[in-house]
Order: sequence, then C-alpha cells, then structure tokens
Amino acid sequence: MPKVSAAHRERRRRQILDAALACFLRKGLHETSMQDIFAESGLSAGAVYRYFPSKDELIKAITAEASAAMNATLGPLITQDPPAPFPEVIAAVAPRIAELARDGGPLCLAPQAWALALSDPGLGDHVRETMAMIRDLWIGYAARLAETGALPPGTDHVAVGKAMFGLMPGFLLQTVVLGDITPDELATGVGALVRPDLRAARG
Amino acid sequence: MPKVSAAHRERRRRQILDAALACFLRKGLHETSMQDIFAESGLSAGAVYRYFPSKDELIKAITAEASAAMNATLGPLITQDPPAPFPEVIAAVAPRIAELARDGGPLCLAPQAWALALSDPGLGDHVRETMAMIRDLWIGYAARLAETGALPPGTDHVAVGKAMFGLMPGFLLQTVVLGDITPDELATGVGALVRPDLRAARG
Amino acid sequence: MPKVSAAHRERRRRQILDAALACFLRKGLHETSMQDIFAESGLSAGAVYRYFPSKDELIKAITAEASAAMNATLGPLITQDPPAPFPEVIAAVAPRIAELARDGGPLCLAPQAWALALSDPGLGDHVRETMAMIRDLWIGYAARLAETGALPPGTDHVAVGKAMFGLMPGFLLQTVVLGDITPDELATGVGALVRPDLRAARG
Amino acid sequence: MPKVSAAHRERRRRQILDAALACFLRKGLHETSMQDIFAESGLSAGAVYRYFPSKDELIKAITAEASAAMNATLGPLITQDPPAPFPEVIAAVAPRIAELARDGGPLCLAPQAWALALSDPGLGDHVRETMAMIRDLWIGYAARLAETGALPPGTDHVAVGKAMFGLMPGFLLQTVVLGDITPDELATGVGALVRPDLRAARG
DNA sequence: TATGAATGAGCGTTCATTCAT
DNA sequence: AATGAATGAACGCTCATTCAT
Repeated sequence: MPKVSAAHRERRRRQILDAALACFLRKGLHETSMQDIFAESGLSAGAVYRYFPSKDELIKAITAEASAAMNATLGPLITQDPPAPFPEVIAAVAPRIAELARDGGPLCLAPQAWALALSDPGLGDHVRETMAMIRDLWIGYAARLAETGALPPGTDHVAVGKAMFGLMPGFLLQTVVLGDITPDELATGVGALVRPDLRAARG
Repeated sequence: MPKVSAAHRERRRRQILDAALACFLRKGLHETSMQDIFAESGLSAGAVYRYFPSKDELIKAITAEASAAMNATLGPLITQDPPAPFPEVIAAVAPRIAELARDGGPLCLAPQAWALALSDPGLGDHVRETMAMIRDLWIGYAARLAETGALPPGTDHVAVGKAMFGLMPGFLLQTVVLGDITPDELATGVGALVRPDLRAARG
Repeated sequence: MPKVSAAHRERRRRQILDAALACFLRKGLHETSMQDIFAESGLSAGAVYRYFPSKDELIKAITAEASAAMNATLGPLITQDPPAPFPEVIAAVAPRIAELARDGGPLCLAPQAWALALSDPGLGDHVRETMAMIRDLWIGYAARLAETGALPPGTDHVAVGKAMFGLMPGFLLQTVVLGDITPDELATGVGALVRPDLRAARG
Repeated sequence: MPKVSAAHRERRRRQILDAALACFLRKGLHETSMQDIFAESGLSAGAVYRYFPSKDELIKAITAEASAAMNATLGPLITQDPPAPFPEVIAAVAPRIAELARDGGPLCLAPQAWALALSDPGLGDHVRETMAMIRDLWIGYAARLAETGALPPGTDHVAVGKAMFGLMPGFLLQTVVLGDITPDELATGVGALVRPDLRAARG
C-alpha cells in the first residue's frame, strides 16, 4: 500500500522535470549539474534520484516530453486525410514550432538533443528513434499527397517526405540560434518555392 | 625575432587541430578532455596550451575550419551570376555536404556546434556568426534569383533564402544522425517540390 | 502489553536476519547496503529498523549467530572430560567447520568479522569477545589434556591452547579463500605433526 | 625526457603509500576515504591519482608490499636445504611476524585483505594469489622435511604444509585482534605439540 | 506496527588549467 | 619551446538513517 498517493508522486515528478527543464534551458544539458537541479527543485539528491535513476534518464524524460509535444502539434495537422496543401501545412506548423521554441519552450533543447545523438551512444538511440518517428509523419504526409494526385505519379514520396521534414530543423535552428526568423517568413519562403499544384485545394 | 620558424608553428598548430578533430569526432566536444587531445597529438599540456589558450579556443578553431570548408564548398556554387537553377544547386551542394559529413568529416561536428550556441555564451556568438554568414550566401542567391526573374517580382528573397538555407541542417541531420538519406534523395525530394520555373535554365 | 505476539516478532527477526545473512554472503558486509536488505527481506526500512537499530547491530547479531554455531559445534567435542585425543578432536572439528564454511554457511563471514575487529571499534569489541570465548574452549581443552597426563607435566597449557586454536583460522581461511583444503587433509597434516602420546587413547 | 627524476617519482610513490598505509591502519581499508589519503599525504587528489589510478590499485600496492615483506621474512627461514627443524622455524618465524604485525606494521592489514578476498572479486584474485604463494613456501618446506626423513615415509607433505601454514593466520589473528599472544608462546605451544623427531637436529 | 519518501553528507574520480623546470 | 607534475573544485551518485503518515 503506497505511502503517498499517485498524485503526490506525479506532482514530485513534475516538480523535478520542471526544475530540470529550467536548468537545461538556462545552462545547457552538459553544463547543468545534478546539484543545479536539486537546488532548482528544492529537493534533495536522494529525492530526485528516487524518481530518476540517473541524469541520462532525466534528459531522456525531458526530451521525450519535447518530442511528444512536437508530435501532438504536428500529428493533427499532417495526418488528416485528404491531406491539406503543403503551404497550408507549413503555415500551420511553423507558428506552433515557433511557439514551442520560444523562450524556454521545450524545443529549445532539440539542438542539444541532436548533438547527443552523435556523442552519447545511450541517449543517441533514444534521439534517433524520436527523430525517425517525427520524420515518418512527414513521409506519411507525402505519401497521402502522392495518392491524392497533388504530387505527380511516380514521385518518390519518401524523398519528398525527407525533404519536407528537413525544413523543420532548419527553421528551428534559425529560430533558437539566430532568432531572426518568423513563422510567416518560413511560410512565405516555402510558398514562393513550391509548385503551384501543391498549393491547390485538397481533394 | 621568432625562436622557431613560422612553418614549425603552423605544423604544430595543424598537429593539434588534427588531434582535436579526431577526438571530437570520436567522443564528442564535451566528452573529449584536454588530456585526450594531449594523448592523441603526442604533445604535452604545455605545448597545446601555447598554441590554444583554452579548450574553447580549440573548439572555435575547429568549428571555424568546418565552416570555412562549408563556405568554400557552397560559395562557388551559389555565388555565381547569373545563378544556377535551384534544383541544380541542391543537386550540386548535397553531395558535397554529404562528403563533408561522412565518417569523420568536419561537418559531423555541426550539430554539436549548434548546441553550443544555446548553452555556451562565449562559443555561441562564434557559432551564430558562422551560421549567419553561411545563410547570407543563400539569401544572396535568392536575391540573384529574384533579379533574374526566376522568382516572381515582389518575392521576399530574404524569406526564400532562409527557407533554402533551412534545408541544409535538415539534410545534415538526417545524414549524420539517421544515416539513411542520400544526396540524390534530397535532390529528388526538393525537385519534386519546387515550382517549374525554378527548374528553368539560367538566364 | 505487547501489540503483537512474541512469536510474530521472532518471525520478523528471523526474516530480517536471513535476508541480511544472504546479502552479507553474496556481497560482503561493507558492500551490502541497508536497501539491499530491505529488498531481500521484502520489508520496509522502518520495519527493519524497528528490530535492529543500526546496520552494526545487524552485523553483530549475524556474527553472534555464527559464533554460537561455532560454539555449539566445538563445545561438545572439546569440553568432554576426560578429553579426547587431539587428532581425534581435529578430525571431528574440521568437517564441522568445513560444513559451516561451505557455500553460504555463516562461517564464510568470519574473515570479514576479523577484519572488523581492526577497523571498527564498536564491532571490534564484540568480535574480540567472541574470539576469546572460542579460544577459551581450546585452552580449557589443553588444560584437561595436561591434567590427564597427555601433555608432559609442567606444559604451558595456555600456550598449547592458543596454538591449537590458531589452527582453526588457518583452516577456515584455506577453506573459504583458497577452497582447496579438505577436513581430511587438515586431520592428516596435523596427525603427521603431533607427538605420539597426543594420539593415545584417553584416560 | 622526464620532467622530474625517477627518484622524485619514487619518493612521491612512497609518500602516497606511506600515507595510505597510515590511514588504512588507523581507519581500515573501507573506512579510509581517498580524501583521508590526500590529507595524510599532503597531496592533491590529482597528484595521488597520477600515481595510482584507483583506490583498489592503492590497496593492491599496499597489500603487495605486506606480502613481499612476509615472503622476505619467511623465505630465508624455510627455503634452506637441509630444512631446519619445525620448532626452530616456528621460533624464528613467530617473532618476525609479531614484529610486522605490531603497531602499524603492514601485517595488521592482513585480516582485512583476507576479507577482501571474499567480497571484492577484483582484489580477491590478488589476495588469493598472494596467499597461495606464501602457502607454497610451507608446502615446499614440508616436502624437504619429508625428503630428509624428518617426516615418516609416505607422509602427505601437502597436507602437512597446509597445516603448518595454517598456524600463521591463527597466530597473526591472536596478535592483532586479541593482542595477548607472544612469539614465545606460539613456539612453546607448538613445541609441546609436535613429534619429537621434528625437533631433531637437521640432517 | 509498518511504510517508504526524504535527507544530505560523503563517496571515488575527473579535468581544465598552471607553472617550475 | 616544451615538459608534465600538480592543483582542487566539481562531478554524478549512494546510503544509513529518520519520521510523517
């Protein structure tokens, strides 16, 4: 019989996750020490370690939340059938990404997570899976586009999906690193680039 | 009057830079210790510190080399006037990026450099400048495209340049993290996406 | 008036002691954490601490059980009067020790207890008392041997008892550390060493 | 070309080993923290770790010194051919052991080393090897005794050697734990126990 | 009686950097 | 110019123990 309620446990978990996110955003993943997180959360070392067995697990949990947010944002917009025209999707997705990436949003950590994929084998797998999952959303979208004839017959929808997905890191990077791109700007730029029939109404 | 020749100093610098790159690629920027670099270079701590006053400077020098390589690759392809059609540029740029990002190429470090921009104020400025510089190449290319009429009059060439630039991090990431994209695939995907007049011959 | 029956309390005590012994044998005294014991016993921290106020007390209780087992084994064999011949005693004692020291027997902990005597003042006294008590058994045996004339008149029976006792740690150590001595071997070796009249029948 | 002389390095090593020995004797192997050793030696963490890569290696080095001292003491006394009579050997060995075990002598650590053999796999092998090596000295001695006829033909000299070796831990334990045995007492006790022909002059 | 969340000092170890030689 | 021994603060993590429930 648990000594504290599941709600209490969940609150503690959140408390730790919130503190960790704040620290990670402020100082970076590597530069944040566990002591920083203890201080930020107001909890002791032991308390934090009861909920997360290692710093890596904490990072995993935080990045999982970020990718879940990304999925939740992206999913409804690009899994609908028939698919919305590409410029519309970009115009819808970009502001959501910008929102998640502004000022302490969890997407600010994405570039650090990408870096992890290259230097930390353990966390790397996790990052790779997450990235692949989100890209699959785009590939699926491209497939639907092809099916509905918005892309010419014989189009390699996987290649198209990879290219579409590839716009997102670029936008995110310009948002969080350079800070001088707006969602509208992306929509405008992409709109000016793409073929007219991708702009056509659905169906 | 210098005690050793400039050539000797340059050789030493290279020796250190090569060792640092090897270590950074193998273990990551944060995970590489200065002692790793001493060992890899065969030099003593003092010797390395004579040439680079801190680990940060070493990272800066390495990332500067990577961005110089990127510039050197990109420059000739997109600064020419009149500008080449966009799909041709992508088809030319993608293999060069893939080459620089494969298997110990310096571009493998790019995601780690991006991450630095968000967590390390000192190195961040450097990364930001570098990134802005490369993006300016794309914005200039878009401007020239607009001038030559390949983009409709009134097109926001800055937005277009930002979107074009944004494809590169996405391609790089899929190359180094997921490892399952080819330059051809990017060219195909982008080709299927862009407007017919962007594909027209130059002039 | 007790809230739970003495039997219940005794059962709990055993449960804890059994778990502690299992842990101590598996990981060693120092390497075993209290949380290991909580897990092994299936009890909570609070429950264990209700029965044993500290890890030291748990160790004391475990080592007391081991030395009680040793006493119970040794006592009947060497306190009888008239005393049995020394080789016979060794031949009887060695297999019992080997049995208690094999594979999870409590005597496996003896060397760790000896070590404690030197590094932990609190537990040290307990170990010292225990050791002295067992040695007194041997000194008493030597005294009786002297009385019955199996040792020459004027023999320093304390010195003889100390020497006899001293064979036991050596045998135990070879059993649990090297694992390549049999009780028979000890009996053979000692038999070949001792004076003929110590081998004579009693009385 | 080394920056400091080999002599300097050896002095540092000694300084660390001496500090470690002092700490280990005072507080025990487990209870001594590396910080204790830094403080006792007057050196920084980094300095100590330059010479010994881990606490385990420090313990190995210390116990190796103790066993080397034991070998050096025992060797000349029991490897001579023809072998000295057993009581003489005991009378010669006991005071040397007592000396090494008194008051900060390295043999005080022996029981802790034995304990390690049972709880620490890494250090355990080292302890086992050491113990076997010393026991082999006794087995060799018993073999020579058998050859010279001091033991009856057909005597199992391995068993005799194991029994002889076994007296040493017992004596050591009584010396360092109980502190109430003298080398003379051991010699007396053993002398009263052994067969007359083992006391005969050599050859 | 029993729970188990919480504590926080302390652990072994690393590492960027300095400086006497 | 070059060495490499030395520094010492900081790291991620553990653990015997307590106490509100």
